[in-house]
Amino acid sequence: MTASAAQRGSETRDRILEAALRTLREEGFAGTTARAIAARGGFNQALIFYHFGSVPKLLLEAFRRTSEAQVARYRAAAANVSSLTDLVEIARRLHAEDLESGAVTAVTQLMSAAASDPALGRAILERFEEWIGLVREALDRALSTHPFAAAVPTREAAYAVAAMFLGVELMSRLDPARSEAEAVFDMMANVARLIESLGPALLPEGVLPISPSPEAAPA
Amino acid sequence: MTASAAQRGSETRDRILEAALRTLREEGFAGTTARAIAARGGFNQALIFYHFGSVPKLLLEAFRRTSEAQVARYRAAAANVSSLTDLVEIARRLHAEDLESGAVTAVTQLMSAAASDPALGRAILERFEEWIGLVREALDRALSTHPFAAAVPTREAAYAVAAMFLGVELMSRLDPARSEAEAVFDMMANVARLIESLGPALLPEGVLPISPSPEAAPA
DNA sequence: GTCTATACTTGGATAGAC
DNA sequence: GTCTATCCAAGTATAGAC
Repeated sequence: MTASAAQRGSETRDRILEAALRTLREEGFAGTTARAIAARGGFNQALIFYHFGSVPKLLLEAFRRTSEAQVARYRAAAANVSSLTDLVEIARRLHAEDLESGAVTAVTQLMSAAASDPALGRAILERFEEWIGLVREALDRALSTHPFAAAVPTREAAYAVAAMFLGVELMSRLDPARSEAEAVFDMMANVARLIESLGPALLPEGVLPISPSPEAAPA
Repeated sequence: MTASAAQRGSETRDRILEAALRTLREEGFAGTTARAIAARGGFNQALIFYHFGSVPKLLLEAFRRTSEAQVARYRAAAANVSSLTDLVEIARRLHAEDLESGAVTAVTQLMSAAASDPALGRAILERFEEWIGLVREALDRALSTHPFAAAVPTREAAYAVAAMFLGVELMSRLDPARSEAEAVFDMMANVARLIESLGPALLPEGVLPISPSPEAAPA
């Protein structure tokens, strides 16, 4: 009895979390009210306060859940990266999936919500850190034998790549046609092949390192 | 009399627009209500509806104004770009200014607001298009004599650069310490110098073009 | 063109029955 | 654990005096 009651409560919590995310995607942060969430999930509005205390707390919890799921997806995808070309193709696929699932919309709304909820802002930043870490590992693997690796600090490069990915997601979300992103990934695939091809051509010539990067220089 | 009355009305409009942006930065989109705006600007709440009809319409108009100002700033800065290194340094400066002025916060909130206001979404997309156009012109100038220019379509490259800039702005805004962006721009400065140095080294060797880019290939 | 006052709506949150 | 009912605060928007 206690067990089944607890189970029921847990299922309700899940329904509330899911309805909160759906509302966030469909109505935006400003429209994500307790009443709107309850209407979408088909449960009573008061349950939100019973289970989560307040709407901001519910959103924080909902973010933590999807965040974990998304990072797990990214992590599994990043494990298959062994070249820059791989990285581009996987980014292309994740971008398409994120747009399709509405994850990009949710991130947009949550970044906005963070303005009035510092805890949420910290949580989002933590997720970005995880993204950057994944990209960094992938870059380390993809560039391990490449002369560029000596000139470019992977931490900052990974930050830049993650920022670009985020930027492309946000910009393409605003475009109803969504026509640009594919061409951009095609271009990046070309750049990746270019850099990969350049590697062996550069080292024998002694072209690199051009000038020591401050970050890469040992003390 | 008519002239001075019109002038007074115009000044009030300006005050309302300014107060709306300040509220957006300080309270976020969800907190940007007619009452909050009026309180910040020290005028009556009803004036918003008299002058702009509704709060969303006010925000759209406010966006159009600052958008023009910001693009003018970007345009003036981009005119000075004649190399990739220039582009990085100017991006660094604009990024710092945008963070300082709160423009990044405003963009974040407006992207969120676009979820419930398609006209706003279109307006933001138009601004991004202007950003991309500026970057593209700068890239064309910076790479005019560089072998990469043949392999990388500037439209897509400009899109990627603008996306990265937006992503860095949004990510660094969430970080209270704001410690990362400088290192990222340092890294990009190194990459810019690397690419610039590579140019002359590549052409004589016949290393480029490695493989024709579909976009760059003539029909 | 600007003000006060107010009608009306929606939202957060709680009390108490079941 | 879930429901109905309700309080109260805050929001949009308008009417009408000045």
